[in-house]
Amino acid sequence: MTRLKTVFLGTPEFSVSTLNEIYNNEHLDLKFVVSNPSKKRDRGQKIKNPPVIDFCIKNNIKYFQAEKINHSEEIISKIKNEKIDLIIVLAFSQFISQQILDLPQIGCFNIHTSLLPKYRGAAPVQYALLNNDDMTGVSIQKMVKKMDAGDLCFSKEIPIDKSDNAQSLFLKLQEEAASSIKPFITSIIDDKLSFTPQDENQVSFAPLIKKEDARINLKEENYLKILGKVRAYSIWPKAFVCLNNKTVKILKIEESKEKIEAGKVEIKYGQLLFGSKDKSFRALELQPGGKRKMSDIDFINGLNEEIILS
RNA sequence: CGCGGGAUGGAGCAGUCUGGUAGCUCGUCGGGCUCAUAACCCGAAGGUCAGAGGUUCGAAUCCUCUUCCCGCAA
Repeated sequence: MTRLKTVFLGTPEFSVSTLNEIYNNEHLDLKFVVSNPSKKRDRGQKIKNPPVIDFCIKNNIKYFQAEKINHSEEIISKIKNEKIDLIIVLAFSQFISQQILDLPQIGCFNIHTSLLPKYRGAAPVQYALLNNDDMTGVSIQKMVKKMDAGDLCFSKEIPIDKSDNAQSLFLKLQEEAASSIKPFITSIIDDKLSFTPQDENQVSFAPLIKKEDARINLKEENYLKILGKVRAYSIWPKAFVCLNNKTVKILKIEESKEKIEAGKVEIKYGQLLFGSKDKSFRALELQPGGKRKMSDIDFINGLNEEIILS
């Protein structure tokens, strides 16, 4: 049996489980991996490898790193010369040129963590939470030049729990993305791969998130919108308000029956309560700048000045 | 050497500038009151003040070094 010569493109922790599935799949011959360059990251500005690269080093897999794969003659000729059958892309964050898309015999496939055509773009997971959706999913599409617009080959619905935030949902989707590999590859091997065009009328977009998106505007936003922000931005940038001229991240909230005026903050019954445009809510978990995350009870215990929203 | 904040009983903080009996708000434990409580009253336990060295009659506090945690930026 000949195995499909495969290349994987991906960078962050999120794509490692899927890479692992590909690496271990009996029908695939993983030729090499491409990832973004190692960059100075975090405190101390130390150069760190992308998690995918660490995986490759550990498992002795050949890899390349490129700022722009489209401009890398080395990688392109590698794909040509090795007669790559299949390219699989997950969380690679680079556009891929038509030239490359045309190279593999079977094609380039992207795993996207939404139910396409919903949420095309960079931040599908966050947008599902932002809109308080109760369903999301994993889609595999045959890549075309237009971003996330290819025909669908695989799609699986995954329920979003009320208690999910970005951390937990990313974890779920990370597993689901990885476990989609096996049925997907099997359908290729069995020559049963189907292609369903996306319904262009249902298209929506999930553009890149900016830090300022995470600011909570108590006067103008209603509870659901704020809840969406708290859940969606819980990894980065984290929903925040300004108290006593310091930013305070809000990590977990819960609706409160207390009546608080919109745009106001109050301490009542030992709880930190905020008034939004419609309902009021309690901040269950928060993190003042420079501090660890803590409960509102701890936050209030340490206060030694009046609390003012700014 | 990217910039900055921090380490003080179980938790969150004050005290450090201007060295001199370890404090606040909670929690815990015991007791009391109450139909009840996120309530109140009385009492108790619990800290080598991150670590090492130095200055001093005396260091949480001043000087030097180390470790760890966090925010920003990327």
